[in-house]
Amino acid sequence: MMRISVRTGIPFISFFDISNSGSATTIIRAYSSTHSSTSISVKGKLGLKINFENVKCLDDAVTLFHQMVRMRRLPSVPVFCKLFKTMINMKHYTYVISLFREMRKLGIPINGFILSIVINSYCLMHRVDCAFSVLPIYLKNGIPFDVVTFNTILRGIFAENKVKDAVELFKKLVREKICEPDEFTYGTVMNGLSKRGHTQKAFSLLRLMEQRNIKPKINNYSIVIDSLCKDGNLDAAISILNEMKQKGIPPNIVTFSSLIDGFCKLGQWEKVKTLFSEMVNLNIYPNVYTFTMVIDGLCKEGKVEDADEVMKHMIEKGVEPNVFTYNAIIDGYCLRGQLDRARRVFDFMIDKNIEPNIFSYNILINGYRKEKKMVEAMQLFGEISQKELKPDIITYNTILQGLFEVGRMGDAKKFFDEMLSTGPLPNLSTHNTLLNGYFKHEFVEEAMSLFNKLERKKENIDIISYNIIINGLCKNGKLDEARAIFKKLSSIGLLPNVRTYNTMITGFCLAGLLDEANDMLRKMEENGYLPNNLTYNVIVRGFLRYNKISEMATFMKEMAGRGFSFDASSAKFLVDVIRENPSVLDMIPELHLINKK
DNA sequence: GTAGGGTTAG
Repeated sequence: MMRISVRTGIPFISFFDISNSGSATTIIRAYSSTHSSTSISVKGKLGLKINFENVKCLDDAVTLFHQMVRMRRLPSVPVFCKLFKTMINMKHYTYVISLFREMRKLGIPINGFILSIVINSYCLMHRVDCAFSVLPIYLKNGIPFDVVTFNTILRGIFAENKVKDAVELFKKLVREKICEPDEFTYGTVMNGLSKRGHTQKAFSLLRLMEQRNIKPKINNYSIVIDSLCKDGNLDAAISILNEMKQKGIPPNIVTFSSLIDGFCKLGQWEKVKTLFSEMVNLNIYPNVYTFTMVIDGLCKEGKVEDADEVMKHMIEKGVEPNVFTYNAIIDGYCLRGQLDRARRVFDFMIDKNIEPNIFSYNILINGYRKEKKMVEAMQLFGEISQKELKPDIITYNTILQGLFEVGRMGDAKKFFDEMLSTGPLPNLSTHNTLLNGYFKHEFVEEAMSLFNKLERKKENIDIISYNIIINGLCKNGKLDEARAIFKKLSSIGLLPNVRTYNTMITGFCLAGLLDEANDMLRKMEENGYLPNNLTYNVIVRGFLRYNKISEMATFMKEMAGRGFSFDASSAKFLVDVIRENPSVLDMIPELHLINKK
């Protein structure tokens, strides 16, 4: 084996046609000015074999590429494929595209494999449009389309959430006989559908495969099983498991893990145990996914000690916890408000050389937020960019919510501005957090000005935002404005929900407009929304607040007839009223029952 | 040498 030491920063830009390539060229040019040295080993065998294990970073990959293209005997296409694949693993998609263009310029031969890799790079960059533009290269070079090409493109379309487009392309492939879909094609479409809430459609595709005589494989079954489990439809999932067994398709660790996760999330621990023993009897052993699902399920139920036991057990069995496992435990402690313990696990994980990811930070930040420890939360926020991580929308929204909750209005505003200039685009949650925060602290002007801005843009606003606005206006003594907005809802095509009605009713009760509250209750029923316990309790408290005892008595009967009862807050209200005026007790015989409680 | 199923956060 010979070792060639190379320096990067080779002026490979000269290979490039700067005029036709956009950002990639610029990036490469900027990149090539950073000089660092590395070594790449090249194995001398029959011909040349290049060792990719030493390609540790983009620098190495680009250097190796330039070495390759300068070799007297040009490496074969598979070698270029392997290099590009390595780069994709490192997420350097743009560079794959750039180097591919360079290959073309140099007249290096290509084939369908490498074109698939290029298409995949575009798809992973969320540029399906560019992926399609690779297709003519097949035609020009007489390379036949491959089912892999389309499987990759389909995945890319789903990644951009274009469900309809993906399904349309899938149908087109069959209809126009462009290529014969295989079980992977079905799997890709089924997965895309199931991950976006279309479990039934994914299920139908499984049946369609059978009709078309494409034997579904374990994966195809697993996708549907997982989707059913995520919907909480464990009965259906189990029946598919049985179907698999019947057809002689043995479930594997993935199939079992999906089911175990489903039962964990429902807290059905007996079923989890049964599945575990069934698995092990089949010589299928739980892996880090399986254990993490169990650990997470336990943590979410507050059983962190049990989760800890499971973690010890998995380590004994030789299964190493990963960042997901630790995040589950950290979250478990955060949910119980034990931030010191959560923090210790976080530090322990780092000691174990497992790098925290953005989830780790978001979990911990949210833990501190709930404990109103925003100083700690902000400090963690600062740490994120020091690691090679970026705060995401959830990080920003969590911090923003926390700052509002502790009343740091100025900081919240500043933080939001920072988000606008350097962070991710605000989403619905962001806006709802802002609206909520402003109203809670009686910054009605700010809230309304944001609301007007959002309404003009017509996006990123939903019924939850309107509920916040209506509630905020009611609580800040602007009932008329709230009523106007409520009336406007239908004209902008938004349906009020039970909470909207409850919010309006609360507003009326607060202002003593009990008749209007009652009207709203009737209207709600007419529109097919069932009043809930809260609806009745709000009205009852309204009657009590304004001393309308006999009206309340009538209302109570209706309430009881529908199976609703006084909640803690109403009961306390009632007790206070009785204390002040004991004769109330005699006015309503039913009260004796409640009084005893 | 190309595509493909299961785990975490507001």
